Amino acid sequence: MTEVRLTRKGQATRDRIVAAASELMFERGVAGTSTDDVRAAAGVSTSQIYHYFSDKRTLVLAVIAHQTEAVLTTQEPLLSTLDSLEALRAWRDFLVALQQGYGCRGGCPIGSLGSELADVDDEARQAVATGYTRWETSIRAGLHAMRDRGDLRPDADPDRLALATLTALQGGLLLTQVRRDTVALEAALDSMIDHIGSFAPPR
Amino acid sequence: MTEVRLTRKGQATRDRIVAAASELMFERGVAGTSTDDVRAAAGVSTSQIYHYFSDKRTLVLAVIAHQTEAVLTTQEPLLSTLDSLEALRAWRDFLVALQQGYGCRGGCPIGSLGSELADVDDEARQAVATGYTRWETSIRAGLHAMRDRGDLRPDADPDRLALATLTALQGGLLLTQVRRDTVALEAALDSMIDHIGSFAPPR
DNA sequence: CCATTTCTGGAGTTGACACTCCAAAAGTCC
DNA sequence: GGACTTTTGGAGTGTCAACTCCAGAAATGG
Repeated sequence: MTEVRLTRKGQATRDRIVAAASELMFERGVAGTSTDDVRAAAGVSTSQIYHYFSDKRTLVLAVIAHQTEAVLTTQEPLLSTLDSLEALRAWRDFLVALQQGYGCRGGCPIGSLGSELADVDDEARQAVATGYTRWETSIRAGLHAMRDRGDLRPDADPDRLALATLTALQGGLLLTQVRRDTVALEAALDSMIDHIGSFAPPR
Repeated sequence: MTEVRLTRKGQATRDRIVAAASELMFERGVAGTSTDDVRAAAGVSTSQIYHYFSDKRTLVLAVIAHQTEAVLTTQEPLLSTLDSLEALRAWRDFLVALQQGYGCRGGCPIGSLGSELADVDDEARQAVATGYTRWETSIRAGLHAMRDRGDLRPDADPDRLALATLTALQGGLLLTQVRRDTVALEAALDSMIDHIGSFAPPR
């Protein structure tokens, strides 16, 4: 783990490579993206890729990290305040719209990488798992807030509900990609949100 | 679509190729499986693969069809009687145990293919979508039976619940694969089953 | 049992892709 | 402004994978 110094320019080039690789791998998968594709898209020369990354595997790990940040950043305003049914529904609407914006292509930027790499590169698998954990943690925080505030009964299990929600979301993104249609995503998230709502205290 | 005659022996060889390819692609993905790997695993020669399949793409389509049958067959006794909460729970337990039997590897035999191919081969995407539809239809039938019988209130929407259940399952399989742990699958299915249970009529 | 079709073995071709190498240009820092 | 490091260009290399070809062996069917 020798840290190598990067100049500002170097950092910029590195970023451009990761960004280009992320986009291509999102569209065509890791195996479907050659280093030469990345080279062309990033507008760099062959040697630059190998100057910043020891091999393609390492680049892929950087892509996973980059996509994790991107996913969390994109949802940020919503994700940090998922502490009411209305907020959950707004988040759901946001995700559905986002997928439609992509023409229902690509699936989950993290999940697709996970599916492709999990059984093939253990370090990549763990990196994706870490990304999921961060995502899950955000959802969890909102549900805990709801329970603490009394919007959910004490017997609600925020951790398990958060995990189930993330899971439903992942399934929804996969089915959206395969069917080119967001109904599955909608149905899954709606069901989960209704289920969370069923833990509201009697009034 | 010229149908070519196959002798019994020819059919057997073809089947062996598809079976070997299915297993390898389940473990390492489509891109991670070379035709030569398949050749070796099936114990055939190069020309045999290209005698039965015009190219790798076509073989992959056969693999998708094969895995769809396999998935439905494996779950068959349970799948055709998913018409009570107990049956749903037994099915859930079966799926969880199945994943554990695989060491939480591989994910969904159909879903993994879908994720890898959806944006890259439209025919493959549609084939996977068809597989999902058949799966969904089975789940749907059970829920309809429950509603018709009065185990679910008339306002329950079996179609939407079935879709949400399949979606939760898919997400659960993906997370199982990435985290090497079935908790997500359990949480997602349990939540969905509880949600279905919430449509039970008052008594 | 012969003509025809299907099946099989394996060597060969072609292209793509991950990665190397080296020399020069640009940037950094005292 | 000079010694050093970082960055860049691009030609080159070796491997591997998809697919072709052809000739011979087995099966089929009248």
